[in-house]
Amino acid sequence: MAVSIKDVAARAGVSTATVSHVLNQTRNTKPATRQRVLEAVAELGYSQNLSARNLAVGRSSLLGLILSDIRNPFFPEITSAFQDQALLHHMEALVLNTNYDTQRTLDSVKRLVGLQVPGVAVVTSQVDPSISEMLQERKIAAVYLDLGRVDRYIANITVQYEQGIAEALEHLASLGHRRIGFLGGPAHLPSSDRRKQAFLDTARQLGLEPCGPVTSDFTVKGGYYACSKLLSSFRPTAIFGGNDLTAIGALHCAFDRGLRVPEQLSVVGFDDITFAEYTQPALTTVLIPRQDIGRTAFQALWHMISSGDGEGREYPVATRLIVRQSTAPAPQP
Amino acid sequence: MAVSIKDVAARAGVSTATVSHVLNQTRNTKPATRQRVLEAVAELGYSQNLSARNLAVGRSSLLGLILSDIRNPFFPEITSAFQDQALLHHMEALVLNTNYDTQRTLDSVKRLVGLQVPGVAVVTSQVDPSISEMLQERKIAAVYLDLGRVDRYIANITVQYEQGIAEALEHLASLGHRRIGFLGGPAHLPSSDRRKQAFLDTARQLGLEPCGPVTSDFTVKGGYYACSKLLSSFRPTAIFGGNDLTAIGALHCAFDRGLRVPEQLSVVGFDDITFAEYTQPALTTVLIPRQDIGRTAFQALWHMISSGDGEGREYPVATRLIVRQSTAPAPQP
DNA sequence: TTGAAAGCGCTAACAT
DNA sequence: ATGTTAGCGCTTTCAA
Repeated sequence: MAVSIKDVAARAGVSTATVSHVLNQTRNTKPATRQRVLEAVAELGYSQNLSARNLAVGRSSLLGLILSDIRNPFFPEITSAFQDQALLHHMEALVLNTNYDTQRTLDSVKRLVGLQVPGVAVVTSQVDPSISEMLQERKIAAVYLDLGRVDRYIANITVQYEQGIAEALEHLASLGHRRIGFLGGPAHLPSSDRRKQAFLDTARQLGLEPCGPVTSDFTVKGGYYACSKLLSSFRPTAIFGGNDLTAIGALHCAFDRGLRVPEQLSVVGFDDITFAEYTQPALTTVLIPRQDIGRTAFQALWHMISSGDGEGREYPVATRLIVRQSTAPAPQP
Repeated sequence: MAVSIKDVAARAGVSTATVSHVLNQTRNTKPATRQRVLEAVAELGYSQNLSARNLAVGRSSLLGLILSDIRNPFFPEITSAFQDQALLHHMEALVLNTNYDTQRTLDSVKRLVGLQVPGVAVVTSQVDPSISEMLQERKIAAVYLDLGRVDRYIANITVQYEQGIAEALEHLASLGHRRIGFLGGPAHLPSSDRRKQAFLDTARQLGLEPCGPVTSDFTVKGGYYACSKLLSSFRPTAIFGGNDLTAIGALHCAFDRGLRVPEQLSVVGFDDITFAEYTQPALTTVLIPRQDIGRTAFQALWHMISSGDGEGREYPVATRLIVRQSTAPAPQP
C-alpha cells in the first residue's frame, strides 16, 4: 500500500540495503548512487516505516516521559525542553500523564516497556519502587526527579531547593522581615520535606521566627486554607509557599482578606519564568529551572543509552531567586 | 534478549498463534489453554513488542497530536483529554510541539507518517495546506481546529466563539457598559478574525460603541501594549481581550496604570476552568472548553479510523460565559 | 480448538 | 561500493 523501501530501491535501481544505508548514513556510498536514492525518495514521497526499523534494530526511537499532571504548568516546560532535545537526536518523546495515580503510572511503564523504549524519564512526585525495579530489570535507562538513588540504568536529578530557599530568606531578612510563615506540603513527599527542612534550618541560622509550618496539599485550594489558618494563628509579615500552587492560593487568600501584596504581606513561592507571566507581578519566587530539568533528563537518558554500561549519574540542578516588588514589612497596628 | 511471544508459547505448551489470539481476544480458546497462556505471561513478565505488532498489522497504536505550543496553558488541557480517550481505546497519544513553526509542523507530520499512525489531530492556529494534503494522500485520518473544511479523512472542530462573545457583550451591556474596547489578534489568523467580527457584529446589534480593535499578537506582552494604546485613545469602561493571554496582558496594564479591575475597568477574556485558578478572580471570561476539544478530537479520529470509508465530519463545540465579580462602569470624572 | 508458516518493512552480517 | 538474505516478533490465513 504505502511506498516501501523496496519501491525506492527499484526506482533508484539499487538494492534495499543501499537505500537503508544511504538513509541512515551507515556506510559509504558513491555520491552518484546516493543522489539517485535521495531522488527516488523525494519522488515517491517515501518515509521510513519506523515500526519495522525499530523491530529490526531491537529498540524504539521513542523515549518515555511520565508526568504526574500535564495540566500543572510545572510540566509542560519540562516536556518542551525534553522534546526539543529528543528531536535533536532523532527521537520522539512519548508523554504519559498519570494524574498522580500510582496504578496508572505502573500501567504507563508497562506500555512503554511494550513499546521497547530504550529510556524513560519519570517526573512524578512519588515513585513506587516497583517501577524502578521493572525498568532496571529490563535494562531500560531511567531518570528520576529527586529520587535520591543512582545505580545501573538509574540516574537522578536533584533540584537544589536549599540554596534557593536560603537566598529567599536572606532577601526577606535583609528587608526587615522576621516573622515568616511557611505553607508546607504533604508530609509523605520527600521534596516537600526537604523544602520545609531547608526553610526551618535557614530561618534558625538567620535568627528569624518561623511561623508554622501549616500543611497544605500542594494545590491552590490547599494553599488558600493553609494560609488562612496561618494568618489566624500568627501575624507573619511574609509567607513562603511550599510550592507554586500553594503560593497562588496564599495570594488569593490575602486578596480575599483585603491584605495587599506585597505592601502588607510578602508572599514568596516557587516558580519559573513562563508561569510568572500568569500571576501577579508581586510574587517573589524561587525559580525552579524546568527547562533545565527537561534538558537534563534527556541528557541523562542519552548518556546511559549510548554509553555501553548504562551507569547512571547524579545531576544537580540549581534554583534561582527572582525578586519582584519586594517591600519591608508594614508597621504593625 | 527480552521475553518474546515464543517464550510464552513454549512455557504454556502452545503455539505462538494461540498466544497471540489469547492476548488479542481474537478467537475462541479453551478456557484451560487460555489460563495456561495467561499464567505463562505473568510468570515471564511478558509484554507485547508493539513495534512488531504494528509492523504486522500495518498500523501503529500511536495517534499524533500536533500542538503549536505546549507551554501555552491552552494546550495541556486538550492533551490531557485526548490522552485519556486514547487510553480507553488502547492507543497512545504522541504529542508534538511545533512552536508555531510551519517547517517544524511539516517535519512532525512526516515523522508521524513514518510511525504509521492511523490518525493525527492538528491543533495549531494555522494549518499549511501541504499538511492536510500529505495526510489525506496517505489516507491518514486528520482532525483540525477551525480549519473550516471537511472531506474524506478530514474532520473539523469548530469552536463557537460567536455565541460566547455575544453572551459576554450582553452581560456587559446589561451592567450599563457602552464603550467597550477590543484587543484583536493577528489579522492572518482565521480564529482571530472570527472573534473580532463577532465582537463588532454583536456590539452593533446591541447598540454599543466598540473601541478599537487594537491589534495584538496574542501574547501577554502584546496584550499589554495593545491595551495601553487603547486606553490612551479611548475611554472604554470595559475591555475584551482577543484571547486569554491578551486579557492577562490587559490586566497587567490596568494594574500598572492604577486602574482597579473590575471597579474601574472590566476585563473580559477567553479562558477555561483550570487556567482561571492562576489568574485574578476579577476576570470574567468566555470559556473555551478545552477538554471538550481534546475529547472531540479523539472521537473524530476514532470515527474515521473505525468507519471503513474515513468520511470526516464537522464537530461544533460550544463556549460558555463565566461571570466573576462584575460591576457597572464607574462614574466618569 | 489449535498449529504451521508466510509475510509485514527494515537492518546488518556476509558476500561479491 | 553494492547486493543477498536471514532474521526482528508479531499477526493471520489456511490446514488440520
